[in-house]
Amino acid sequence: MAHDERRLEVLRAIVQDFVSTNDPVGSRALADRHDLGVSPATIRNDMAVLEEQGYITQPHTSAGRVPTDKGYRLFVDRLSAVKPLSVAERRAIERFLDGAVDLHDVLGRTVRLLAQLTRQVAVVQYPTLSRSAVRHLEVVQVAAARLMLVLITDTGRVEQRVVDCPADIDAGAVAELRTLLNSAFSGVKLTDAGDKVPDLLETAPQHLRGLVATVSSTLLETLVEPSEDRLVIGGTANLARGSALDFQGTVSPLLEALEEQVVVLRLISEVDAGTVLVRIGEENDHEALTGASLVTVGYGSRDRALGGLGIVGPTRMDYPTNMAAVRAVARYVGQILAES
Amino acid sequence: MAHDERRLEVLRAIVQDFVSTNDPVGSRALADRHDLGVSPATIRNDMAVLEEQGYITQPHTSAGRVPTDKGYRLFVDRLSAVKPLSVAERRAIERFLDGAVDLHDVLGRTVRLLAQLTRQVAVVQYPTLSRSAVRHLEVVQVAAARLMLVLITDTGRVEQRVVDCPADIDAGAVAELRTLLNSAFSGVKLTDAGDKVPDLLETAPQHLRGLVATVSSTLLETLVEPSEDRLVIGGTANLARGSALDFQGTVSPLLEALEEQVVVLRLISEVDAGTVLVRIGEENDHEALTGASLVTVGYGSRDRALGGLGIVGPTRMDYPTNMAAVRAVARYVGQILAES
DNA sequence: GCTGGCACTCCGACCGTGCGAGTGCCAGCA
DNA sequence: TGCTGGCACTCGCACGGTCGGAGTGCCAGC
Repeated sequence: MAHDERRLEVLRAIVQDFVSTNDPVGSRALADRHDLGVSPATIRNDMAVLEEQGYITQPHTSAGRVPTDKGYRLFVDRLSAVKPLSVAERRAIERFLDGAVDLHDVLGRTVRLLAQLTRQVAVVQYPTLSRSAVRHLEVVQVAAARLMLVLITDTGRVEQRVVDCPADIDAGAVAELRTLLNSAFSGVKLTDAGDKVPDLLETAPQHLRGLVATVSSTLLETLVEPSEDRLVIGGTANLARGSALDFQGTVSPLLEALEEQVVVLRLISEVDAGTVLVRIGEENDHEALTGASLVTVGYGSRDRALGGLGIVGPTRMDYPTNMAAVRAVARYVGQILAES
Repeated sequence: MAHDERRLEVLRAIVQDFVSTNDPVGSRALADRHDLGVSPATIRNDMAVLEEQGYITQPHTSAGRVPTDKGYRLFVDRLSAVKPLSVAERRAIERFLDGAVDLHDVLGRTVRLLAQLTRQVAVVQYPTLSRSAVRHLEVVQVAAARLMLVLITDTGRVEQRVVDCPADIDAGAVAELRTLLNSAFSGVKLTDAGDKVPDLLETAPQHLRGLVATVSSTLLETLVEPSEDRLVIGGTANLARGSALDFQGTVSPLLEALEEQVVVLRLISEVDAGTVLVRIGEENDHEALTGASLVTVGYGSRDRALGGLGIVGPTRMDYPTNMAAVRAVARYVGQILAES
């Protein structure tokens, strides 16, 4: 029916205007700024219906309309096309990420880039250990009876643990241990590594058994524990800047949630590469996030998502543009990490 | 003269009251809450003098007085004793920092702890590379013609760089290179390491020369470049919480400066271990920081500061308590890092 | 089913007032 | 000489009332 068609068009216009002006939008303004081909009065009728259906709402009786979370959802799902980035933007992304010297640097640049591009808070997850494999295991003797284990993953992450040993260790044993560990674990996925530790204990040469036993518990912890999944956050100044109004005055619960990391981490890791995921306002379980929207996507190669990245902002955000930015940045990051 | 004595006492009372209430403090309130032994009228005279000297000011004609930066400075220098932490607090610090698994974890916990203790933004610098020495250099072959250098410092920092080589490398050469590098650099301070590279080129066995040459430029960069000094920041929610008033409405310039890192980094690295440094408001050159105060101190052993840590907050902060917290945390962190 | 017109609602800006907190000054007193 | 109580004055701010404008819902007409 042509009615429904136009009503959706009205909703789209409302979302667009509200996002750009931050003012509740009235029927006259809509008719002026968009070519809807009908008069304000007709728009008013459509708006009444949209309100009844829960897509928009009015803050006060005689104010204009504002999209609800449900309205944004419909907009994102059916009314918007992901806006392609300009050539200049693409080039900026490339320039910005080029020349990064290590993983830390790549992710640091990524988060700054994303924050700058979207003017929102940007969040980037380190490549999950659980999806990485061992590239190299290094054993360094830092004291007579103390070793440092260094794990280097194929995604470039480096994790370290210090192990205290009951007795002094000689350098030869350290070298043997290193060889042993690497031949056992090199190329093994971290999720599978746990199972290999018992084997290792049995097959290790007699004189290394003790050492291996001591080291293995720490090893297990380093290899298997996927807990320590890190997050880089940037662009928090964007929160404080304009959005004070969007978050009923105070942004501090949101900042706290971001620093807490665990909540965002859970949300951001539920992604797969290529599909941009949008969570709007109340769709987020966590209380501090009910006023916010998340736009996330996985990065990595097509068949393997290394981690997630995305942005956090007010529900009143420019979804098409932000989705495009998030997707583009993720693609470049995936590319760069694949190369290194 | 007893006059001056009392006037300073009045200043101290003003600072204390203003810090705890955030209201300009008047002569009556002062007389009520403090045992100054004189009447409000007398206090008013003292206040007039203090104002003339620039230690306090009144926002409007008929409001109470508020300390100026100069007033805080005097307070910090002469009117306050660093408040010792309670036993509970000391124990909390210990508990909080214990059980950290690696450097990243230690600093992460430190920044959270400091933020929680002071209710301000906390800042912790990674141990400066320029003051660290090489503990171990690891060379990992990640592809036929690509090596990864991993530097482990005696302070537990791990830095990595990828090196592209013009030709494929065989595993034996990698092992030799590793031995060569470690015998050359182990225990060498990073500041001295640069000078050793040319030596290394000359003394290296013939068949390794090419490889060493390729690697050395990256090595130099990793070893010498002190640029990449990292910063961990936490507790930004504390900024958004109460301090909106303290920073004339918006905290976003401050947040931006914090994310920029470079400014804060410069300030925080000008410290030596043990002496708490306080910078108040206008004393900070950088514009975004003129409304803020920094309390910083170096951490590390007595004779060697590894890096700095501290807090950033409104000039209206509880200096004695915060100075105590910063100092105590730095001491514990130094201890922990010395052990590992 | 769309449109123009109209009455109605209600928020928010504006303004004027009064109160209270705080000051500066002065005369008196130890 | 220095402290004190008293007093007149200033000024910001909270309060309350008013007004205008934007926006709506509804209705009659096309």
